[in-house]
Amino acid sequence: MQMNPSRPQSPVQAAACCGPIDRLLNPDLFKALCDPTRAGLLACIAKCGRPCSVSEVAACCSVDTSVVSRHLATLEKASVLSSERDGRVVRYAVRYQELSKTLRALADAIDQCCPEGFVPGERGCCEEKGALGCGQASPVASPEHTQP
Amino acid sequence: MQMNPSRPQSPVQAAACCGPIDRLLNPDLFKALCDPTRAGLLACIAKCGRPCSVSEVAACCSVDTSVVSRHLATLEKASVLSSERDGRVVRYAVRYQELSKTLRALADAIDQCCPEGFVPGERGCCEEKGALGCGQASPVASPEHTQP
DNA sequence: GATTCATTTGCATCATAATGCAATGGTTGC
DNA sequence: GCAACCATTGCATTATGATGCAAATGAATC
Repeated sequence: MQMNPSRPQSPVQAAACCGPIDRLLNPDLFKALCDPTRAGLLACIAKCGRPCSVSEVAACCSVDTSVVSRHLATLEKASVLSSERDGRVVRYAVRYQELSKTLRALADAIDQCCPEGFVPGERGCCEEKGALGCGQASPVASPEHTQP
Repeated sequence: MQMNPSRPQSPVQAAACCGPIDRLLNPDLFKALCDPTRAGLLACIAKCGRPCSVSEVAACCSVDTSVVSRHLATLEKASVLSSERDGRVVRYAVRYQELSKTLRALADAIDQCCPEGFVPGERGCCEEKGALGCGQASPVASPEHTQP
């Protein structure tokens, strides 16, 4: 049914192979973006278009400054923001290009998995290297599960 | 410094205006993707490239079937998966195109906010309609903050 | 050196969510 | 109808994370 030889025939086989999507579907990034307050702060700094200090950002939302500080640190840890200290002020800026690039790469990886893939692309969804799972995500086919 | 007239000068002003990024930086989507187990299940179904039943998916991860069922329902609620019942079997499939499209739209919105925007694009990062916040995200500028 | 300001950290509290087990609801096949 | 099967839901437990307040850290100014 599927001409691509690197396409797994079952979820168990799919879990056992590792493709671009496994790396790009990174829970840590999404964990940073999944909180409404944090998403709002990010949108705020993004729209502002310049590095913003913690207190500046705190001025436009209802939560405590300490909470804002923690949120921005979380976003920085996820490589969504970068920070720069200027005296006693710390300014956070959006890593526009890195972020949009990551999102597009994920979109590409998803399309590559799609059976009616738009992308006639070079790489398939699975890089069948030895049929070993990439070990990144939780679902790991147990070695014994190589079914009939 | 910035030629774009629709660019806010401060985070408070930025929070008060509403752009594409506010809608696209949707915490609900990221909430669905932020759990490692769930991300793994999604990657698994995506790589498989065909609709998968709950028990099929459960066979390739270490958590209980009921947990998998709940995770898949969560992903469906976030429009990441679609489901189809076939007798007593429910098969979940990845909404490849919708998902990648959403991610690309977000990437575009982020780029539009970038001062050195690649996209010479039509829309700016803020659609300065009456300088009212879009009310979607938490940070909401107080109504008195309608700047000069 | 002391004070002030911006940010961060410690700590306690509260809310949300992940998980497993058991039970239930439907559907198929005998 | 009854048994087997698949999926979902209820419930309890546990873990994680968001939040606010207070205290601490670090930097600039007097």
